[in-house]
Amino acid sequence: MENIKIQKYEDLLLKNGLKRTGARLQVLDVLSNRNSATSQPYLENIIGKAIDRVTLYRILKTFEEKGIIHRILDNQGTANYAICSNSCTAHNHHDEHVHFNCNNCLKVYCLAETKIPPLKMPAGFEVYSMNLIVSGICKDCKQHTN
Amino acid sequence: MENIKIQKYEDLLLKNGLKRTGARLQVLDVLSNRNSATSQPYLENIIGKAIDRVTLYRILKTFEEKGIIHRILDNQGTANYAICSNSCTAHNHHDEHVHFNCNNCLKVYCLAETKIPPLKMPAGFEVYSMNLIVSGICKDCKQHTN
DNA sequence: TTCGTAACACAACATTGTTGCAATTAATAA
DNA sequence: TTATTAATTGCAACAATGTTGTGTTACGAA
Ligand SMILES: [Mn+2]
Ligand SMILES: [Mn+2]
Ligand SMILES: [Zn+2]
Ligand SMILES: [Zn+2]
Repeated sequence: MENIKIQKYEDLLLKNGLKRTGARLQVLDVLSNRNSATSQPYLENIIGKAIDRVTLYRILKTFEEKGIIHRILDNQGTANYAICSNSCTAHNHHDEHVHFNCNNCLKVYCLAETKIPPLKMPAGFEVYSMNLIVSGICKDCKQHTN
Repeated sequence: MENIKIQKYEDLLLKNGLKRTGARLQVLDVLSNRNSATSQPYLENIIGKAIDRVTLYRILKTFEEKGIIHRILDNQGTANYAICSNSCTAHNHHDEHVHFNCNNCLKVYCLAETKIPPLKMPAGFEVYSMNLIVSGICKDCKQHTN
């Protein structure tokens, strides 16, 4: 882990009133260095030897509550996690972007620029939030299968 | 179970090349008589004494593959099942309607009339299907908490 | 009626996530 | 620096959901 990055992670933890621990830094580092969301099984695979499974779950829950990361359930119901935009706070997530779930590599991508279009709902339903998951084949998989 | 309904279920099974069994009729009956999607835990609760748990899972999987029912994962990752529109077939589901997940009663509603609006995706992603889940408070819960 | 296959039940297992509690450690004050 | 304390962690035990394998049962066609 590079010093510049560690500094960034420490700031993030400090800002949210969380203690600086090795486990938390590791989780932030893994999530930060990937170009797609990270699944819970993947996380457990790569840092599950160093960090207790339960601790990992608790870190993820804490981060989500603080608005540091957001959770995306893919089409198999697997939990995937991605760093939030820095405008997210404990009680206000701003991640209402579309997510893409590749049927081939199973990765989940945050399409940060693609917002969920407005919708007219039937009467009587009060809308709080929306989750749109698009399925198909991702850029990478399309190239590799050509 | 009324005879008229049983007849309908039998036709559905026959049409899809599935044997008429008590377990399958029961599942179809439960799913048909509810105004919202039915969760796996609920199904297991009410028919889990009569039907083996594994059998229930296999029936649900078969029905989904045949296009008899579709599965909706709610915000907790719980599987919910609803009867398909009768235009659905084994290889072509036509259930691209919006689903509503109530934060209070946790029910999942099929909003059959509400279609997912078109979306312009970033280049490189090939879209096969879309899933939009709207969260909030449902009609019933709003009334009962007034 | 017989026969082959589809459907079933039961046991065993895997994965994902939770809870309680004791031990450790990071942040702060003395 | 050392002491204090609340937050964090690790471990054990458990619950829920879903899968796989295998032997048995029962439909439906011949
Ligand atoms: Mn995202
Ligand atoms: Mn539906
Ligand atoms: Zn892919
Ligand atoms: Zn409700």
